[in-house]
Amino acid sequence: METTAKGAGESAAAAGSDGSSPRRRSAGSRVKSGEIREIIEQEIVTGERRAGERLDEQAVAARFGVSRTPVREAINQLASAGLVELIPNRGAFVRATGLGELVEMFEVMAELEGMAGRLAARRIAASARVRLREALASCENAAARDAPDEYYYENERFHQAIYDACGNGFLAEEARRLHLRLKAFRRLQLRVPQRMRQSLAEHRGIVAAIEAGDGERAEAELKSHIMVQGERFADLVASLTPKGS
Amino acid sequence: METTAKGAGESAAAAGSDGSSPRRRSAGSRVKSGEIREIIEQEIVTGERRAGERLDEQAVAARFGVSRTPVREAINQLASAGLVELIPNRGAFVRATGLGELVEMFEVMAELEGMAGRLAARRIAASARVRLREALASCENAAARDAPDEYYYENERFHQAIYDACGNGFLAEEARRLHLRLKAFRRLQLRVPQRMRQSLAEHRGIVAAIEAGDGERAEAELKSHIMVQGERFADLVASLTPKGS
DNA sequence: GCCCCACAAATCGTATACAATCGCCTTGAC
DNA sequence: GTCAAGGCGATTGTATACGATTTGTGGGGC
Repeated sequence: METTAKGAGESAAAAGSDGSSPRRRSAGSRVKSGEIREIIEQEIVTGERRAGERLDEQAVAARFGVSRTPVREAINQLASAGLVELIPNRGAFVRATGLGELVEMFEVMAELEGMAGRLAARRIAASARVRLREALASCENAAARDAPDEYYYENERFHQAIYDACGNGFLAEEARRLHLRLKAFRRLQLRVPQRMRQSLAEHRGIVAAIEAGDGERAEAELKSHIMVQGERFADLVASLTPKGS
Repeated sequence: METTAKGAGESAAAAGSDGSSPRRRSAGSRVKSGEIREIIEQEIVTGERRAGERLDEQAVAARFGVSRTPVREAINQLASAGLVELIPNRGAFVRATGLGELVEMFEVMAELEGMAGRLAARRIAASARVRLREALASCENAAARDAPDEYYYENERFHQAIYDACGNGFLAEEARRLHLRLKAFRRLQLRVPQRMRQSLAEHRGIVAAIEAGDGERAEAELKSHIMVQGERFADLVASLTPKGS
């Protein structure tokens, strides 16, 4: 319902202006606290910052050409989001998001999505139904053109549409948060061959269940839809990390 | 697992030292950023601060005898927790936690608790089982002595025990967060007569289901256990708010 | 040789000062 | 009389400076 004034749609902008340039103060366009948060967040989720790495306030401040104050604010927000860990008088460290925790997060995500689907099947409004259909159609298009990146984006929209359709604003917000946090990891597993087509097939089943008003089925399908992602991802990570957790 | 360095057990202290004295800097014991957060948080959840009220940084700073810096930090954390809304260059306003949103939150809480119970029934370890039994026993004691406040505390422990037993640290943390946010509202509905005894009976059933390894039953019982609270609470609020919504 | 205490370095947390932005009120013109 | 534009006030956001707490190291004592 009410946009929380900062949690909504800001990550897209950050993803676009990613790049490696530290973005020093370029004559008049100072970086603000929010931008710093986005950039560091990107760096963490993309793995540019290693887990356990200490991020020094002064160093970050110097890098962006700002003082410690906005950096502190950014770090605090990241700590609230669970991306960094604040040790009282030691500093801020990027939290190690181990494989185990990731699986846990996918497990919770599956439950929340399932819940949203169940509720959506019962409560979906006409306007939300239209948006859901549109989102599915966009997914079909992207898949037909065999465009993974596009599909990735439309997939976002599809899931957002389900959140919005569930009739529980709080749930929608929580799901959005988690979705955002898993974003980086989710992206990887779309590279798996055939995953896109299978994902699309699952999407169709989900929409069918929702349209039929079958909450139980929608829930079950969404749960497995997410858990498959989690498992695939676990396989992927396990296959390319030599040292293992 | 990892304590998030600030989200854990801090509200109890705030509840104790509540009071009306603004707690000006009393010779050597300055109030810190965290304390300010706790105090304002208490004021918001207890309704001392009206919804929509703007909380002025300078006013708060003056009241606590500190500068604006720690106040800003406290307000930011409250914004992250969803208790206040930050409007870019306008200020911070305590968010209206309407009845509708509360019901939504209880709905999500029920789902998460149900999930925790389901997982706990399958995965519970021996040590966690002991703690769960102890927590239940403590609830029994409190109920036997007809001590609502004590029961309230032991009830907390009971649910925490389930979170810990579910084997999913991330879920446990999320559940804790939500539980904390609903704390103030939860407390009210224990005043409802007979609620304590009924709650205890439900606790027994939940433990029985978990001990039996029956995940489905544990989930169902926990869900209804929470939803009953939500509904009771909705009744309560609806009965004592004249203007509605 | 080991342990304890003290000092120093570093870093966090807070205070104070400044700049930039936004809303509102007043004033002027149409 | 109404609308628009500009200035003014207030408030947020950032910069810089200081104090307090903690950690690590070095020296002295047992």
